[in-house]
Amino acid sequence: MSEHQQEQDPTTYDVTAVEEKWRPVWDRLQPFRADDDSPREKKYALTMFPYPSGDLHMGHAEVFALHDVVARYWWQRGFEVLNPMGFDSFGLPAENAAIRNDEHPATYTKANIAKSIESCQKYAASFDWTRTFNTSDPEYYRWTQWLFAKFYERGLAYRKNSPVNWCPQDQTVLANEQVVQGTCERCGAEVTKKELTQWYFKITDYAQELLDGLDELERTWPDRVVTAQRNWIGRSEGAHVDFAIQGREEPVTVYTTRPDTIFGTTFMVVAVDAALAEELVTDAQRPAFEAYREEVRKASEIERLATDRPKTGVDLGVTATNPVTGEQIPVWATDYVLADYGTGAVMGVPGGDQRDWEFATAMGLPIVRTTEVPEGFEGEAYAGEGPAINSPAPGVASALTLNGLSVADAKRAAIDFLEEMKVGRGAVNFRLRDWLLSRQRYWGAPIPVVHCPVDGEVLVPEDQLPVLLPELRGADLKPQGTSPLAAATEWVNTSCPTCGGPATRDGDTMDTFVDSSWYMFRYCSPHETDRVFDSAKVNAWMPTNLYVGGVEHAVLHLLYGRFFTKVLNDMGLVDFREPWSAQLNQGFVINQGKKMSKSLGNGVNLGEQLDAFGVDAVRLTLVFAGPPEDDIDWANMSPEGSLKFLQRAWRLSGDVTSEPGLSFDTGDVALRRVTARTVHDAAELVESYRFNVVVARVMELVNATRRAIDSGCGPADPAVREAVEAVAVLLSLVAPYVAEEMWERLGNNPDHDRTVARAGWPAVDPALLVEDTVTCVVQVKGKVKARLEVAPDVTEDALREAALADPDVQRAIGDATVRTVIVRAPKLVNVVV
RNA sequence: GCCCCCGUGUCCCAACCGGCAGAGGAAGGCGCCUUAAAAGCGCUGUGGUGCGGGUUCGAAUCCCGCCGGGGGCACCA
Repeated sequence: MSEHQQEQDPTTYDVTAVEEKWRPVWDRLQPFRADDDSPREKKYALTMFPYPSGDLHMGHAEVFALHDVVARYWWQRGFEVLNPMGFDSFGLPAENAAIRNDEHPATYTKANIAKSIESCQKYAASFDWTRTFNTSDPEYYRWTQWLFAKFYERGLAYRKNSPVNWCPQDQTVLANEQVVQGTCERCGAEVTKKELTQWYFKITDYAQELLDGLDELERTWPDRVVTAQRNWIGRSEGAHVDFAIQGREEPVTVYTTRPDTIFGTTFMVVAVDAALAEELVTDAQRPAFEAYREEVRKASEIERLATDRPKTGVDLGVTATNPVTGEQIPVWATDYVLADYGTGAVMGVPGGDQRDWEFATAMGLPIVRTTEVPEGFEGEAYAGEGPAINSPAPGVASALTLNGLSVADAKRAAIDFLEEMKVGRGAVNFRLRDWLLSRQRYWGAPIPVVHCPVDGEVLVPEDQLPVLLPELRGADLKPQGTSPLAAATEWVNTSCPTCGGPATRDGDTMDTFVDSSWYMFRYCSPHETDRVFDSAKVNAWMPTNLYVGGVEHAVLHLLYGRFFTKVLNDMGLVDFREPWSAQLNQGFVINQGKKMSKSLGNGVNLGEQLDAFGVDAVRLTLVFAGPPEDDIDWANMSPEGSLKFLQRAWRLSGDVTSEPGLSFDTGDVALRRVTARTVHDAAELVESYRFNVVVARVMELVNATRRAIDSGCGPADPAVREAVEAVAVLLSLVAPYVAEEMWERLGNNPDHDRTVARAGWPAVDPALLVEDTVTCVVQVKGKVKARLEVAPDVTEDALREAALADPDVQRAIGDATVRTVIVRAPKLVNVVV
């Protein structure tokens, strides 16, 4: 068959030929380049930039397809759309590959980025490639370093020594957010604790604001992200209470959420790994304490987290004074108290806290209930509602009495009393910890600090940025527990920017989450060479109108990016405090009910799917599969079916016999109504992210048009052209190639100088949305007995009358008495007998 | 253990504020077209919406209690 004949085949189009035909056209037209100076209203459609770990996979295909629906929709609606794409290209996989292959991580990174860009373009994602960048590019990471310096100057970056999460596999420390169930988020190895001096960002300064901001985001962000962030920030309210310690000047302050239970405090417990425990222990108890601490340190994080293991501890040999009773209580060290939460010390109230109950039971300490337990209560500690008792206990003298008060009232009274006596005060605590940002690995942005024996920590001056990575490759990069940078002697040894004397560079690199905390700003002015970004442009484009990405970043990237934005606002660089106004999380593409994995052998190769069904059919399948947030089981999907539908839609464009540009006014009204309704509803559906329903509606329109052509108004009717043009524009959101092909076949783009993607949203005549009759359902006792065609503005009385007059309704009522008639004009009447 | 989301036909999924349970697709069945098959075109849906209660004229939708699935937090005082 000649090529000419193939083009003339009336039933199917050649998927590959169509893809090859339009790509160069789009390359030439560049229809998705965002113009900063456009007079149109701006929309910023952002999707999480990928780590270039290889070629694109099904997961990328899904996000990009969903995201593209909105970006392309906004273009069609006449907005100027910023839809950028770049690469989060620092990180471990490149480094590990470089060690394996004895090369530089940049080699692997560059190759993967080139491959990914090529695939994105074939996939026809509407990204503006003039704005792309990679975070591992010195032109980018110099500004990552600059931001670090600014944070440092504001007191938001600091170094401290403390026990940190350590991944023995990756040989680096991890942020709290990167430890999942005691294991490394990246490699799954069991995380251990290590005492190290590390860099932190003071995200806790913003804890309250990060929490408050969620109230607003709740309306436009997915619930699960908002709740995950709320839980992670973990605000709690309670009190700080000072306990005097025998033979010690300073009291020990504890944090409690239940100051009302203070009369039940029968001991105090201090975190065994806190400095406080070390300070408090008596000489007599020191050997026992040190032995216990040694034992605790050997335990893994997973063991430590197990809530069902028995409570252990050691008596520190000192006593504390209960500030409300004057009673002497023992002070113990234990591993069930966390050193880095609250004050690292807790008042032990076994009657009201299950952990304290278990500890008291194990150690033979007394238990006093301070809340009356309900009838029939069979548990141990009781933390519920009830009147206070034993507060104080009979025979105990105290200036404070809480007996009989509810939990809330007792809390308030206890705090008032503590404040008055100056032995405590109301307090708020957050679960959120500061963000540990140093990493002992190579492929990241070096921390721009020099350590000088004279001047201490000195920032590398702005004009000396970027601090470039030394050229290391292969075995030089092997993780050894200290950064490979520290071993690059020539690089490490430098002079102090302040005094000029010999000094050393900080050998750690930054967490790659630092890179991705500000990339959305950079897209607004990606080519700036003398500043981090152009604030005016950032303020013009941001906050982003949409952010599409995976829910796995709920407490990582999505929290860090919010933090950065608040700091940038405080610095006066941006005029908003939240970076992403709306957010959409897509589900996973799974196969046969399970996550795709090499070990299961259930992986679906994107390239093979694209070869077999074409870009459009794969995109359509992903968009049509279901709500975007739901997982897609590829085994249940039918890309064949998608392609069949696209062929069917395409066929319509060949059947249209009218000329382009004609007026639709005289067209078949029934079909015109379907078109108008579809176009109108599609807009609302896209805006509420119900893309699968949009596709279903387009399928209906295609079916209706098919019927109109074959057995209705015929192919020459203007309404048919109107419908098919609408199909092409609507399909351009999901299946850009076939939409373009249809548009051309309709005679609309003979010179290939304009793409259907920018054709504009079809105009809808509002008159066509108004129905002249509505079907009214008449129920008798809730069962449908008749249907009436009525005017949409029919009055209640007229409708009631018409319904009761209907013979079928009369028959259904029979000789029963009509008790009430519920009328919901114009759609429903319910006769109650 | 606490918190959040979900459960509709064989499968994937629709159904605005409570108002006709079924839009769309897949699979299956039947027919037309064809010498035949594929493609195409058309026709084809008894599941009382996981279970049990409740509210209501009316419940997939709201409330309560279960069951099942997914997610978040978890020795955070």
